Amino acid sequence: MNQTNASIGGPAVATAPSGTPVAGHATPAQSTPSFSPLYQQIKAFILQSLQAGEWKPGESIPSEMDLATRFRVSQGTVRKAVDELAADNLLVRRQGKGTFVATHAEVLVQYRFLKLIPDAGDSSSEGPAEREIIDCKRLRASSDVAKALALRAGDPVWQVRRVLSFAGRPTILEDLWLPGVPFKGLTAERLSDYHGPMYALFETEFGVRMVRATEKIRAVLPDAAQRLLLKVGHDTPLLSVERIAFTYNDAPMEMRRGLYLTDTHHYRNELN
Amino acid sequence: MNQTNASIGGPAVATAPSGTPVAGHATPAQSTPSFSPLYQQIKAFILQSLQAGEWKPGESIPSEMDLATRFRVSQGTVRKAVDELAADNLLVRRQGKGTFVATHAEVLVQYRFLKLIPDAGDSSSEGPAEREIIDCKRLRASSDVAKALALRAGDPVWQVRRVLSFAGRPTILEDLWLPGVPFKGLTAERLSDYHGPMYALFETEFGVRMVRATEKIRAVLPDAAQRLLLKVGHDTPLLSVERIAFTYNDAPMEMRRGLYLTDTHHYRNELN
DNA sequence: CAGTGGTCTAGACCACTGG
DNA sequence: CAGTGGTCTAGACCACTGC
Repeated sequence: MNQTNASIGGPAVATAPSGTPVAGHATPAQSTPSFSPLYQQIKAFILQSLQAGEWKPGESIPSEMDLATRFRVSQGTVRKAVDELAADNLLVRRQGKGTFVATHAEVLVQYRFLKLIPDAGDSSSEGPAEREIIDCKRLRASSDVAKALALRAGDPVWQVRRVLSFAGRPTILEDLWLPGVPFKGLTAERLSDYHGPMYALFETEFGVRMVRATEKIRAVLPDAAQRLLLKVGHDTPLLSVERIAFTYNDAPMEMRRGLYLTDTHHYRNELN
Repeated sequence: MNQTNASIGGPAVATAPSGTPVAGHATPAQSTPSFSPLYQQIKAFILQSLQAGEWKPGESIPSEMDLATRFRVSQGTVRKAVDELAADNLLVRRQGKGTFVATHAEVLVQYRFLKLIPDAGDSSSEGPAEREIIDCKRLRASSDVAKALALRAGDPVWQVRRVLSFAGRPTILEDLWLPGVPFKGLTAERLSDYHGPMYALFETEFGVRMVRATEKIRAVLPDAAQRLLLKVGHDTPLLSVERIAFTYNDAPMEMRRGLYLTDTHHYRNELN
């Protein structure tokens, strides 16, 4: 069977999960516009399942053969779909074991989004940061925050402020805003008590997995409150890192503003 | 023919270009340690040809079928090799036309390594930057520069200083160091006269293609000389962006230190 | 029209994991 | 050992480009 832009699902596809794109199979007259390759449709289906939480972070997804028979497609086609999702860091392949939903809870990919590393030595040499939650309160979204989180101004949001220290030295001051609804029940205690990356907590406690993020970086001088928390003078320049993190459907789920002290650390970036 | 870790090249491969990895073919006794998949070997070969300048930036490389027959391998195997190189931005595929060596001279990928963009409007709205070469001189590498460029201290290097302005406003001050040998014949005039990205000039004039780079970012305050060139006060924090750019074989070919004014622009980064 | 990359198949064997 | 992902093949047809 070759392709002439068929669709997965189609007739007699009892085992295919719900929500599968359907259309004629086996060389349907190509009159209909805007077809997409089978592997793209499979990719979309997997994405949808991830979004719906059918396969949770850390769990394995069905095997390639399994998916191939479900979609009445060859293994290679499923493979290409999974390959691309793995390249996007949404899935992780493990030979001999299976394909797993990526998670921030794994040691190897922890702090994947934190690019501040010590000037000398590898980033693991200094060990994990000491964390202190300064504040965690519920308030109404300002227009800035609302815009960033795709909410309406006045919608409930959480605001968290915390300081990260390395070797007892305050180095990062972060303010972050989270939409109220998905993060219902957030408290300073839950944040303090959890040991591990904050994004891992979001996954396990609130079912929110951060998939990608964008950052806007500037150089700034600290105001009085910031100087106090970071214990620096008024002429210490800081890196301002404004991040918006997105979950599966490209829905913004966090806005974060970090101030980084860069006298002993630097923000590392790889250009490709 | 299936694989049991054969090698490309092998017997009777007259058309295969020079330097092809060679070993037994068709299921060689797998006693030898450390085999690599065929597609990896092909990838390595292509990489080597790029490095050697056999296919220049902008030119097309042989077709998949061509490479497949050369290496006595199926099209799919070549495909996987090319796919990965395209994912690394070393090659660009164009359906119906061929596969091309990536170049900084293309409009679409120009300024791929410049992440400073205006706060409002898209990055193309402000048009290209006005460039002024402040200085271009030959000197001996300091230990810092030597280390970054994998040279010995005292080896000849070029040092270039320039200012980029947007809408008449000085915004970027860059110092960059280039190894003396590959960039023999560099002058301030050649830099000034060229219209287009500097990395495009490096490709066409010196045969050096920058493939990837790493950046270390800090917040700093300018010294007197820097304040003058950027026309800012002593309390204006700046982004310090220290870049090392690499050519094909991961050989460092440029060290650059940029100072970015971030009151109307910001450094944009995508986290995946 | 021929030539290119893009999608897809069916089947093979390899390498790795775990029971 | 069975099950998983990883590599490879030979051949098919599609979509796009340019002559």
